[in-house]
Amino acid sequence: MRLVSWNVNSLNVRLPHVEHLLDKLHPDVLALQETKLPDDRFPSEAFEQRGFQVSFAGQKTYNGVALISRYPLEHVRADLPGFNDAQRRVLAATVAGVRIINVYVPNGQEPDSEKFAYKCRWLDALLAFVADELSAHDRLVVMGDFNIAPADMDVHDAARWRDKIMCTALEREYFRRLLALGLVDAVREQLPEDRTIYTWWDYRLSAFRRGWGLRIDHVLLSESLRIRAAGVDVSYRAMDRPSDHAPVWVDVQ
Amino acid sequence: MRLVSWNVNSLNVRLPHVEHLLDKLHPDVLALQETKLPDDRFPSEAFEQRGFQVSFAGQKTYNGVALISRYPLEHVRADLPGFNDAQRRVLAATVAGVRIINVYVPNGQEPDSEKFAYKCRWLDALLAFVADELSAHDRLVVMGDFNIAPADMDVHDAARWRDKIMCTALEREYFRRLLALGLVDAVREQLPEDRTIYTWWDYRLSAFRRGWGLRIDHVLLSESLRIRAAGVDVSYRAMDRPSDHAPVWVDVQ
DNA sequence: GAGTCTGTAG
DNA sequence: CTACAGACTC
Repeated sequence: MRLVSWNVNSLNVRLPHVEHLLDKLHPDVLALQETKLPDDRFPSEAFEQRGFQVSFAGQKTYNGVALISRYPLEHVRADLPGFNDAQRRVLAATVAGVRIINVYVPNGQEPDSEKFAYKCRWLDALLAFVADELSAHDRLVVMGDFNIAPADMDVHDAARWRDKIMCTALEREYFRRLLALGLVDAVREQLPEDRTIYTWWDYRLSAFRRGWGLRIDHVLLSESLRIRAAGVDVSYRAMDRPSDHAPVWVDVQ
Repeated sequence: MRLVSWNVNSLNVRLPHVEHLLDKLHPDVLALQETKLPDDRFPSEAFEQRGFQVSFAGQKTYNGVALISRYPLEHVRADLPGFNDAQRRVLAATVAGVRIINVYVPNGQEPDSEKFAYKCRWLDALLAFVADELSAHDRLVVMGDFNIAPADMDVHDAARWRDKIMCTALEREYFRRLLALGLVDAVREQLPEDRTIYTWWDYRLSAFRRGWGLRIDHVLLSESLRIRAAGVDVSYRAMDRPSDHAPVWVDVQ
């Protein structure tokens, strides 16, 4: 089973890129973040024509998540329990016996800001939700845009990013607590320890051309799922009108 | 000598179309309207690379006129005498002994509006300017977007447009007074009397596809200039991302 | 309907 | 730098 996660930064603009990905990577489950589309504008037909099922939780200009799946999407939920919020940032569904949780973690803007506090509260609620889901689902995946670079290894220039958003000790602590629930960071697990790999490059300052990336998109697997291969398809960041994120893929058994 | 006038509705967006026109129509003088560019963003190099001289009077979001010429642009002026106005709507220059006046006449919004009154005042000032220039220049051209359809013949549906902006008796009277100074409407002169031809089609309601056009862009020639041929190149209205106007061309001797 | 600006977000 | 909304103009 191939899992792919991609922050598309507007599905409206990126639909051709996503269709290209379906043809190239043949995902069984594709988790999208930042669709930026209200539900009545979601391009379901594009996916259904290709034999996929779709589920989405969208809003107008911001956020928005979707699941595209070759198999039925069951027990769908689009919120974090006990976290009252209009922002569409989570979408969970069961696919072929695997519980999939698609997340678009808040960016946080900068440490000390109200948005950073919101990010922390959101992650608290996510931790509780994932812990709860793990108690019910042996086979479980949390994937998406976490807006957290788990270690200095995941940042092109750790000194420059120290204590910056996505790299603070507090955010990394949240990421560790997530793994401590019994999850494995598939890409990090699969690649050699000294191999740097990034999933996001700022649009500004020609960050991609200069190799200024961060690894902030992740696929986390419960221990009963075996990883066969994993990677990041950087070619999508090099295309015309690209998203600022590249898709992450994992083959599981 | 080939003269071309085109309202490009943003030179920023339409530069590729304009370059295409230079290669296809080989104008000696190209008058552009609605460049919508401040002078520090005018793409002079694109024209100079091809051996043209440029002169422009631009502003930020609205209006803006330019002259692109194979021959030197002399005695340039970018205002109407006695008409104090920040809007960049006129650019006059002498090219190879021919006085060229490039105009972007105000649209006027709707009759009775303050903008219509402005259009009339602007046309008063234009009449005085052209009369004055004619006394000094035997060979003279006034070309541009006049925002006036001179006769019912120049409107796809005269009944529907009666007393609408661009078709009011008052605006047509201004146009007649301009001709009465000693100018000839080159395209009307050159084409058979019963031949309809348009230069502008609204972006809305698929006006171009339906043939709902108006002839509001004109090239007016003093009587000492002989017309050899004239026309409207409608193909530019059918291109991708078109301007809502098509270019008008006239060959003079 | 297409364009540009300002403002917001990442 | 890219994307969107909302206001403006034509």
